[in-house]
Amino acid sequence: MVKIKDIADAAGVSTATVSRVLSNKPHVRPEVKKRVMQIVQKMNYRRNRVAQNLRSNTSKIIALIVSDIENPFFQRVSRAVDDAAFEYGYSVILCNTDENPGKEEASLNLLRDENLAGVILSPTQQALDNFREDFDFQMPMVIIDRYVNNLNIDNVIIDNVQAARTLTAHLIEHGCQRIGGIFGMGSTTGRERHEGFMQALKDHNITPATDLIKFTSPKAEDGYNMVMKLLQNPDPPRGILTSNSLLAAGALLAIRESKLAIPDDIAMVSFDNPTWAKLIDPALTVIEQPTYEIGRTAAELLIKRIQDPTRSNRQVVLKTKLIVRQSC
Amino acid sequence: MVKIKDIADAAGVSTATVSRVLSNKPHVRPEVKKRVMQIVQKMNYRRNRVAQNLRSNTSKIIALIVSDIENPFFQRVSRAVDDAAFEYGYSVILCNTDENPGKEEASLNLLRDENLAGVILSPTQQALDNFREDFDFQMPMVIIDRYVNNLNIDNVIIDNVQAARTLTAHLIEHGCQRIGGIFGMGSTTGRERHEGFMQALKDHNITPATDLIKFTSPKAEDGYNMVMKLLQNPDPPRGILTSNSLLAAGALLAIRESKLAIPDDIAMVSFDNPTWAKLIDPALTVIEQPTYEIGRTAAELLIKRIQDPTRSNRQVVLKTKLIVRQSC
DNA sequence: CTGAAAGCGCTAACAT
DNA sequence: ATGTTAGCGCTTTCAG
Repeated sequence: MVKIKDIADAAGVSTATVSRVLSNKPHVRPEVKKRVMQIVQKMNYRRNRVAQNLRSNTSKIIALIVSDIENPFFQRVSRAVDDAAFEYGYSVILCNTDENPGKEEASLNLLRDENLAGVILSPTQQALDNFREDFDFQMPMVIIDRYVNNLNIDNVIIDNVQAARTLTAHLIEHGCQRIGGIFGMGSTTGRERHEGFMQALKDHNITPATDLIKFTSPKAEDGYNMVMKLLQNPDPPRGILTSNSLLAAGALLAIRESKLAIPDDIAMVSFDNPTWAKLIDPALTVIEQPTYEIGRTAAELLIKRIQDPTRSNRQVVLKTKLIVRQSC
Repeated sequence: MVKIKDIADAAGVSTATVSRVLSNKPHVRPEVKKRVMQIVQKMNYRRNRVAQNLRSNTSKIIALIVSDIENPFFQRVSRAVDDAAFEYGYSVILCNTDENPGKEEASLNLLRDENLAGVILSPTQQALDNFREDFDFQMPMVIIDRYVNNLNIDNVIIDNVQAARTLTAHLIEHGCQRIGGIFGMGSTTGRERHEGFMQALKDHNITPATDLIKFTSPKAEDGYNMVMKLLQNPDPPRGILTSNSLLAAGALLAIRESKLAIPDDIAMVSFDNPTWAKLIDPALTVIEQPTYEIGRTAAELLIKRIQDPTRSNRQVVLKTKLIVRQSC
């Protein structure tokens, strides 16, 4: 393994000079710089990042910690973070927590122990609770997807209440009065979407069908089970809203197995716009989140914070879009 | 930041002893060990992995480099790798190459520069070409999903030829004679599936409709475009096979827009079993790969190789399953 | 503009 | 069983 000393010897300069060249620091004669670079090329030298990190206490790696890698939402976000980070010369490592606080803590520890530059996190409720008030994570951090009530942390979210209100209103205006709602449990997201849902009902003077409103783990299987229950209700819903695409997948399966026709027997809308939303028949009416922009914004906020830790914190709220298709 | 010296001082021992305790090395009196551990707890000490890595030249992190994070296949694999790695005390970082050799090289460089323990890779064709014959990556590596013609690298794959043959035979036995095939470009996977496809035609004495057989980038959009072209053929296919789920999604969209009925106007089968395969109507007949097992096997092979680099190499071929639904 | 030398936090010989 | 010491590969003062 060729090291900085080898380059220094070959170039007839000191390791300090080579280091300056590699880091593009000033005070090196262009001629020397050129010679060093040539030797670096020729000897195929690569800087040992571990040593560099240890000595200078810096890293060019950021982490993205998501709660569910199988959720298309996070895939798009991930791609955006990748793209943005690359532009700024950072690498991204992706960790999956499965909404499991244990795994989340393990990932967070990994970051600290490996001395990474910063983290973009969609936190579990447990982590969120830790972030209250005077908490200081000691590392640049941006929270996405979930609202964090702490003025010292950057936050990228959407207006869930408003979006849910719009989506629910659409369901109501389609003619539904008795409406079921399946919301993700364990995150602010689900609760906020529930709140918007309730507001829309109120706007239209509809009494909420509390027996048709459920919170559950945001997975397809749970969506299926919940909707199956709703459909067995003596007075079943005429419309259903799900708070993410995985729940929607489960819900659609349950509706299909129950031989109900969408939208005539039952209307259906959901948050998120996975690729299959327009594949199914009838195509699904959804609220689309600006996933790519969420990722990019988060990455840029994080990198700016890394470069200037004293920078003031901010919360960015991005706009969503109602996409009307045939399911409602 | 509390360091090993602080612990040593507080416990009245040397840093060497603390290091031995932390690494669970022998030759430490149980009593001393206990005392040190208590202080570690109390002072909330965390070992600096960067320093540890630099000094001992070891890491407990492995990387999984996939060609497309939006492909459900790799999501399942990723989860399996995570699970297995965790059991062995390793962390996993995930990198996405988008089938882009540049990004792939950047990821590979990251691993070397950060001195990670090893890598599980689904390589681009370009990387695969480098692995021929006498190549030595200098780092424990397991190749998944794609066949590598190098006896010095561990490899986990499925029998694509056989699986494609089975799937195509199913299409033929359903009554299709004129069959279209859309295969992923730029990987051994697509070519092997194409080969099995051709074999099945030959088995049944069917002349391949060469104008209906296409190679393309394995993305939904390209699947859509290709199938649109096939359907405009004066003698369009009566059945279509796609070599992954993204192509299938595109194909289905094209069929739907063309107002054709599945399976009566046109039958449809695909590789991969994404969650939406049973959501659409009619549900999709597929070859299911043992995704979870692929990931777990790869992780275990890698970790064994890390622990014993002289271990003999092996190729593991896993079985697939035909799942017959209503699309054919 | 360049070099010498110290040292980041830790582990691994080598002593004792 | 434990301590002493050297040094992993690099960056960063501080001199010159």
